[in-house]
Amino acid sequence: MIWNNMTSEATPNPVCDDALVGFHKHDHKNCVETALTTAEARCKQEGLRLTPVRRKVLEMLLQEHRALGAYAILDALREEGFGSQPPVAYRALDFLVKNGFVHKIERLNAFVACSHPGADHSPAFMICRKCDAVAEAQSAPAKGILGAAARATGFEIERTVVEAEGLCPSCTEKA
Amino acid sequence: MIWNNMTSEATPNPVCDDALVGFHKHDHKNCVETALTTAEARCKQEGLRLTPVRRKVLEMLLQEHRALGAYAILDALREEGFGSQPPVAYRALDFLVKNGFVHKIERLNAFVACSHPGADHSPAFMICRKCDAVAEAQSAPAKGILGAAARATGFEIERTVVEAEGLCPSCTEKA
DNA sequence: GCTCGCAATGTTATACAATCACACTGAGGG
DNA sequence: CCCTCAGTGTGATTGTATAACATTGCGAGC
Ligand SMILES: [Zn+2]
Ligand SMILES: [Zn+2]
Ligand SMILES: [Zn+2]
Ligand SMILES: [Zn+2]
Repeated sequence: MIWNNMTSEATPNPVCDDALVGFHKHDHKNCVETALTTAEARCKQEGLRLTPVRRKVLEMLLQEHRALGAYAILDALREEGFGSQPPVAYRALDFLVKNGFVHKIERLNAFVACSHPGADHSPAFMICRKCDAVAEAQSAPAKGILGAAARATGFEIERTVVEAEGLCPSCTEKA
Repeated sequence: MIWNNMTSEATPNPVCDDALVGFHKHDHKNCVETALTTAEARCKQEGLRLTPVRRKVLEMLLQEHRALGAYAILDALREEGFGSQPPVAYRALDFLVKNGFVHKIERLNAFVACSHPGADHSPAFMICRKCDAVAEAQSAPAKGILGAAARATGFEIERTVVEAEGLCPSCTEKA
């Protein structure tokens, strides 16, 4: 997981910059804790309730630093003594997605912790088809050809899904 | 289904241009037959086998002119006397997607006939959250912010998913 | 003709993803 | 104290996708 959290530009409040420094393993424990603390603060500030289940799911996604399916999350919840039926995981994920702590990767039907939560952004993702690593970047939906087509036809864009599939740097090297 | 097959630019071999003319209902029977004939020709030319099941699935998607789930397709296949187990539909869809006759809409887990098959293109879609209409436009993956981020990090883009969700013109009017 | 290889299809079963329906709890607010 | 309501736990169900294996049908070569 060498190339996570890369972004093309400086972005507000990146969760884990150390990940950029290549093979140098970053202080991930600290990175997770910082993100959790920040999330707690933001929830308190905005009157959101980061309950134990939700907090656990977010912690897990931050920990893994890659996309996890709902049932993988569910398994982990079971092991931690939480409820183990699908709705438990999906409700927590709904909350986290709605409030921008987590994104859904449509291509994988899986979820990943946001790399710069708090910022109002339209995420774009790069997904390695070989090692399943996922990196978050920014997209600009209204600009570009799609925006032009939307304006031309009167379509009102509310949300965009932008996901690129391919080979990450380290998998490219191996090939 | 007023605004289907719109594209921001002229494109090669559009399946059904009439759809552009607003409320004027186009000659859909002819539009489907033309697309099927073209597909058959291209398959013959490239040594692909447009078998009965595959042909039927393509015909259905052209007919509907919107995104259909795999099991909706499966139901129709059953009624036509084809096999009715999931793999029957999925194999046909795999073939059609691989050869560019059909696209998958990741956001909907559904499939839609390509608006300009034969052209080597990266599709982008506009999906109305109210009436489920889907329109195909072109995207330019390598250009724009995502392409820049990819180049910056050494990610090799092989395929892109670009899907915008929002309100189509006619649903916007009603609101 | 016969058999081999191969692609497509059929069938069973199962894994993975998402939602519905309902009961229970526990923290506020009258 | 009771009520409300958001969050949670649980069972059941529906939808999406694949695994694994048997069968069919057709052309190439013997
Ligand atoms: Zn990290
Ligand atoms: Zn990789
Ligand atoms: Zn048409
Ligand atoms: Zn609409």
